[in-house]
Formats: sequence, structure tokens, C-alpha cells
Amino acid sequence: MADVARLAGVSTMTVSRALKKDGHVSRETRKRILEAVDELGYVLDQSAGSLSSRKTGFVAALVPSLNNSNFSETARGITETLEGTGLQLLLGYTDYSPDKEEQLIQSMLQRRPEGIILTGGAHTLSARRMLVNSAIPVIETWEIPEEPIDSVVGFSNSAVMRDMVKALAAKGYRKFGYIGGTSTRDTRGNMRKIGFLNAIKELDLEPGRLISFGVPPISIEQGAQAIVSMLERWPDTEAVLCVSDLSAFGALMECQRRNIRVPEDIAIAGFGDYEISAFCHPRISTVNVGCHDIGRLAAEKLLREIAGDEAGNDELILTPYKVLLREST
Amino acid sequence: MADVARLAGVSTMTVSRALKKDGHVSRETRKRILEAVDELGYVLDQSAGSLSSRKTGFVAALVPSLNNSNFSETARGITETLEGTGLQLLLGYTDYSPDKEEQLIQSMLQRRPEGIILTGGAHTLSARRMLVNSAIPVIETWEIPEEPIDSVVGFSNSAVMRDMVKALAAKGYRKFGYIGGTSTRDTRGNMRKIGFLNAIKELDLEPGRLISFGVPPISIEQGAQAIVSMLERWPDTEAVLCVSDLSAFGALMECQRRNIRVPEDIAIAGFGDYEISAFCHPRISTVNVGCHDIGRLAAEKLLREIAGDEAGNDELILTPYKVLLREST
DNA sequence: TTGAAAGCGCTACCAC
DNA sequence: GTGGTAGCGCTTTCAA
Repeated sequence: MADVARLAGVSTMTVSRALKKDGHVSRETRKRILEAVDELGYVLDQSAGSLSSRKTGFVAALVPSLNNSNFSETARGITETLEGTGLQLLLGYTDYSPDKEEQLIQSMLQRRPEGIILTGGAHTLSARRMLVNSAIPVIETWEIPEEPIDSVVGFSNSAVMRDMVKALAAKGYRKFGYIGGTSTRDTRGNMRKIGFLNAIKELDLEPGRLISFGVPPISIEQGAQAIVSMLERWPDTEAVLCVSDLSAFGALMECQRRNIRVPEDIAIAGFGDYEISAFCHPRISTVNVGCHDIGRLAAEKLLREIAGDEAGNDELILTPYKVLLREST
Repeated sequence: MADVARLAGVSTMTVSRALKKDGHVSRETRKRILEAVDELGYVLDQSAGSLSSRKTGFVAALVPSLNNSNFSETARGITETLEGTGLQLLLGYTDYSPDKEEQLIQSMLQRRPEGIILTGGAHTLSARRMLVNSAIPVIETWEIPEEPIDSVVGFSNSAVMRDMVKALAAKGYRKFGYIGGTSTRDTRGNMRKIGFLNAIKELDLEPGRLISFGVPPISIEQGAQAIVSMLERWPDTEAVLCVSDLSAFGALMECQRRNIRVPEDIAIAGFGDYEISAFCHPRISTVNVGCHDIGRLAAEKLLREIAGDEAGNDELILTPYKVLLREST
């Protein structure tokens, strides 16, 4: 920067101002400076700037996984909302592990982000402590934690599944099965299973018929394998709910391979409203939980807190969801 | 850090050393320091450390998009390889736009990454200049640029499509159609189309039958719409190649809806070997280009260049691909 | 509108 | 194994 200043015949301070949008610098001084910048191929060093201004321009976001999951939509919502704000997203993958989350939180906080967006409300004690100590806004998403750290953008995963069971029961189905992952670490998956079980109990239907298969996020292939297990153990199952659309799709395709008609022989429903469910044949019933909006709303709330407009106001933003009944049920 | 040093009764320098893995600090001094760190809830400030050590610990990677695309696999390969190296990934989405890429490169370089991974070889002049000026290792991926900036990890998109056409021609298909996106900005998509056309010419088959539909990455729905156009204009088409598996899947499902048999009435092939293609019914013929490996190899090469082992040695790493013929052809 | 001085929080370097 | 000093490249603050 000193080189640029010298070439333009000004002080570094003036260069610094010229490089910001708001800087009060005369038109022609700025022009001279920008020419010098261009000639030298100078690129501002933000790490130095951050240290001095005590604003890093970072925002951290932690998701369980990005591949084949709804969280990629949420991440996109965050990214799009941050675009143009000058904030850079630091993205981390927890792989559904609280320990890995803790480790990521620590390394993210070393970068001094101005805010952080988390998935879910299950964190290690140490992680909670670091977050509180950091004194930056924290947004938890995708569920409703019992003890939120700060603000929340989410919905009740159990209520969603309960609604789906009821919607299908209203169509006459009585013998329900559920396909989910094996891990207890996927708290959202667990809540969905609980919602399923509660609905079965409320409706006084036959319990049981739970197949756990694969580590979240469970794949198409695992959905296919799970439906085979399901039909071996309980051949008279009438409707199967899956923890996600991908497993539902795997189950559907496996049925087609085995000439099991969907929905005549068995109904299949998923979760997440992936594009695949809307265009496969038959189309899969599912739930749209507004993944993209969760990201957008979380980022917007974070921006407001960072701006100081709503600092410290812990808000619970409930996001809407919609059960979509389609040809597969 | 001064607070920690005071509490532990040492200098800040010793605290700094204790907080690195390699620091030469006595067992008990380190213990005392870590206790002080814990008591005060101190978290190291890496932006200050970066400024001083002139190592930011950042690596930048730019991909066209993450949602429903092979690039999410590549990003995962990069992330996994970087894990445990202490390097933090800065991820950016160019949306297939060279201008947006240029803008992202500029903002990434302000963070002083120690290396950068790009998708493709088409960059604006200004972007190329910034990259060269930055003097950090640059890895271009997913294609073979005519004028690489530095090292490359990729394959020939046109050769892949040519091979696919030939594999299908060997099975007896003669009247080929191609479904791709409308944008000229997706250079990989363009190269695939060129490979398709070249193969048709080499085999002396009937030309034409190109449907362009939608902005990349083209969706399942757009694949469905495209096959409808294709069959309206050229009802006797025998085999359709799609720019990606998602569009192939959309085309396949649309055929099922219209009771057009695949592959008896028409054969369909995709690109990318998405999980969906291996498990839908019928399974879709496609090409596996090792998306995950591209990410892994690019990150590994970058790490070697950053370590200085291979600094400045511009390498071309050709990644293998494999045509997979399945039930849909 | 511009400049000078001070210092952000850490680590490189060298001394002990 | 440990500490003192200097300084990374910028922005804040205050003065002109």
C-alpha cells in the first residue's frame, strides 16, 4: 500500500480511503490512486485490515453435510443472502458429529467471525461455552432447541412427521412402516421418528415396523435395501414413511424392480421435497420444509444482529412446512 | 493473550508456542498455560497470527455451483483432503459466469489464500492477471485448458462424449440426439457437445438433433421438457445423450409417463454417474469422471505446491473416466 | 479532503 | 526452554 501511496503521491491513509466505497477522497485523487493500484497490480490485504478495524467480514456456518442433502439448499440460501454484503462465508461440515462440531466451532472462532449459523440445537458443553464467550450472534436452524443459545430459525421435525402420518391415515392407510438411519446423532432424524411413533399411538394404530438402515444421510441404495427388509419382516405394510426423499426414491425404485406396485401394493412417502420426488414416476409424496428459506431467514436475522439492530434479542423464527401428497401414496 | 501470559506467569511468546503443536515448551509450563487458557476462555486470534506469520491458512476454491451437481463431490474431495492440515477452505460459487469468477477471485485474493483451485480454464484477462500477480499456486480442474495458468487436474470433456457415442454406436444405434443447456458459458458442457458432434461426423452418421434447454446446470424438469421437444422434432431418434445425469433422469421419467419404452423405443444416456442413475429403473448409462478424485488430486497437488516440494512445477494431471453402459441403452 | 502517529494481536528473530 | 523486541499491513483517531 505504501508503494501505491508513493506512486500516487499521497499518504497510505488516503489510499485506504480511496479503496473503500465511503471514503471521502476527491475525485481526481481517487482516480490517480486507482491508476497506481492498477499499474502495480496491488490487492488489498484484508487480514491486516481486519486486525486494525476489528471486523473480519467473516460469517461461519456449520452444516452436517452438503452432498445429497437438504442442507445444500440451506447453504445456498445463506450464500445468496450474504452476497453483496461484503461478508465471506466460512462453511464447515460436522458430519452429524457434536465432537466434530465442537472442533469446527473452535477453529471457526479463531477466525473471529462476526456471527455463526448452526444446524440443530445439540452441542457439546464446551461448544456452548465457546459460543457464549465469543459474544457473537448465534443462529440455530432446522429444529427448535429446548435451550436455544440465541436466535432460532426452524420447525418441529416431529410435528412434520406426525402431520404426514395423519394425512396418510386420512386416505385410509392403517399399517405404517418407517425407514430411517441408524445413528442417534441425527437429532432431526430422531425427532421425525418420534413424531411418527407419536402419531401411530395417537391414532391407535399397530406399532412397530421400524427399519433402521445406514448412517445419515442415508442413501438411495440404503432406502432400497431398507424396503426389502421391511417387506420381508412385515409383508402386509401398507405405507412406508422415509426419513428423506432419497431413501424414499430408493425404496420406490426397488419396488419397481420387483414389480411391487406403488401405491397400490404399498405407499411410499419421503421428506424434504427434493427435485427428484417431483419428477420421478410415480411422483413421491413428501414434505416441503423450505430449506432454502431457512438459510435465507437465518442469514437475514444474522445480518440484522450484526448490524446491531437486533443485537441480543433472542428470536424464535418458526418456518412453515407443507405436506405434499402425490401419486406414490 | 497477554492476560493468559500474566495468569500463567510466562511471556506471550511462550503462550504462543504452547498453543502450537510444535512449540518447544516444557510439559509443565504448557499445562499451566492451557489451564489459564481454559479459565479465561481464551481463543487464539488467527487473523493477528496470519498477519505476523504471513501465512493465512486459507485455501480458495471456486466452483460453478454446488446444488445438484458433480461439483459438490469435487468440493467434498477438496474438503476431505484439507482436513487435518489446518487449512481452511474458502468456497465460492461462480454460477458459470467468468465475470462473477473474476469478482470472486479478487475478493478471495484479498484474504491472501495460500493457493487456489478453479473450475475450468476460461477466465477473464483481468482474472488471469490477478492470479499470476498473486504468485500463489493455481490449480485448474475439470478440463484441459489450452493455456493453463499453472497446474491442471482434469480430463477432456469432448473425448468423453465421443467415447460414449462410439460405445452406443457399437451397440447398433444410428440416429443420435443430444440434450444440453443453452448457455455458452458452460465450457465443459460445450466441449461435450463438440465431442458428440465430432463423433457423429467421424462415424458418418446423420447430424443434427440438438436440443438446448435451460441454463446450466440443467434440471431434471428441463431434461423432461427437452426429450419432449426432441421426440416432437425427430420422432425416429434412437438414442439421446444428455449433458448430465439429472437431465437424463428427467428424460427417462418423462418417457415412462408417456409409455415410451427405454431402451426399446429410445435409449438414454447421461453424464456424471450420479447415485440416482445407478439406482433408478431402468439404470441409466453414464460416464464416471471421478468427481471426488478430481477434488482430492487437486487438493493434494496444491498441498505439495504450498509445501514448496513442487512449487512452480506446472503439472498436467489427467484423470481417468469410464463409460458405464447400463439398462437404459 | 488529507496526513501523522499509534496500535490492532500475534509471531519471527535473536538473545540468553 | 524462555523472553524481549520489532514489526506484519492496515485502519483508527485526531489534527491540520
